[in-house]
Amino acid sequence: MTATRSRLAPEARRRQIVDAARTLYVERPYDEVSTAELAAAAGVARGLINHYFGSKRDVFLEVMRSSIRMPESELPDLSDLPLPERARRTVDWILEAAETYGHAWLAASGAADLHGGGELQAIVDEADDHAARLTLDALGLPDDPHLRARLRSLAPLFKSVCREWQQRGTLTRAEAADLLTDTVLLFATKETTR
Amino acid sequence: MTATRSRLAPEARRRQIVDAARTLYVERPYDEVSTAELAAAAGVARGLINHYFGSKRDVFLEVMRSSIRMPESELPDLSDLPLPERARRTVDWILEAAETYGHAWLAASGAADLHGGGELQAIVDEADDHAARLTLDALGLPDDPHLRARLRSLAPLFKSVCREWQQRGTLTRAEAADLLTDTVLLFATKETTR
DNA sequence: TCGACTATTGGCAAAGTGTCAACAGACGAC
DNA sequence: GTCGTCTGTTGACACTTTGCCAATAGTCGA
Repeated sequence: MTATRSRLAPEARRRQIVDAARTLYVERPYDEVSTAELAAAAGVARGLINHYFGSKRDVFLEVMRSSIRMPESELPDLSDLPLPERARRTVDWILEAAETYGHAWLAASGAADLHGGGELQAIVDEADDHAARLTLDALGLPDDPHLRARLRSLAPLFKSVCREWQQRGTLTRAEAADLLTDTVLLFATKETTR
Repeated sequence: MTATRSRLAPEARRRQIVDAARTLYVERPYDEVSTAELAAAAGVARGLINHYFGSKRDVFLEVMRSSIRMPESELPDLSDLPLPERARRTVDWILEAAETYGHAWLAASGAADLHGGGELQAIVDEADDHAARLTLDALGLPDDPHLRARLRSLAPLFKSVCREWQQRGTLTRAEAADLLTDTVLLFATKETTR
């Protein structure tokens, strides 16, 4: 019954394995999913998993890496709007993205450090930093390290608010947008007492 | 060289194992630490680990559970201060706690869902909810589900801001306090447009 | 059609996990 | 002081899983 062995381009095969792994990891924890299952789900031999990813954890990290990134879709040019309006639209754009791609994003978002041994933390941090850069750009603000640190710390807030809104229904979307918009403005503009 | 087998009260033994495990998990990821190592670090036989915790993951979850909770130390009575001042002092109290017990708290905080299969997520959520309740109490605000949902979503923000401040040094403590105080006030009081 | 390249497989050896019957401190009864 | 019971603790066993590697077989160009 062995379906004739198929030969794919390495990249395609990698994607195929990662995709199969993702669907398994959403409903079962890391150490309950064996490489045998991973291989079966992807329809390949077990050995191939190690061939492509090295170790089992590397598969997991790759799944995270690919799930965690915000979609790169373009935000329309906001450069001639006043800052508060730019903030509002930026937040709205993020919420929109969360609504569409949200599940994987939220599912992956919280998972960090202890597991994955700092590597996972690094992946999450990179994604948050990336999001901060995008946001600063959308707001038309300069990308200096200090401002970016501020905005970076907002990424986990976005995720937790989206979780309250989408998964628990304890906040409405409008309310989430209001709160986040004000917070973005606060973090982006507040002068600190020296 | 077998140190004569010692016999401890189950609770003491559990604590001993959890403590030993914690020190291992801070610098090595979950699946790189074997139960043999756990046992060796705690100075017990491998079988005892399963006897007390059932499975390897249960040890890990117990480590998280015990690391993640905010300290229960008392916040002085703030009931006759104006709300903004109460917020300022509450935030300050949390930052103080973060400074003291912070490392374990921050290390454990981010770790969530995919690993641990929802159980870990539930543990983190419980801790965040608990923190939200404490905060509402300190602010002297009513503990209704909606307000609590708002404050609960702030917990990850506190953690990420503390990380920027303590681990990266990108924010000063005063700045962190300022931003968080304003955000708490915002989330605690803002009326949403209906 | 042939040959080289390499994606893919299956099986092996080492390591890890959970279980269990047997062992041995601790404590009360006498 | 000695015996007997209770139960915390151990070491070994059976099973699963992981990473590795030599052999296999698609695929493409000559």
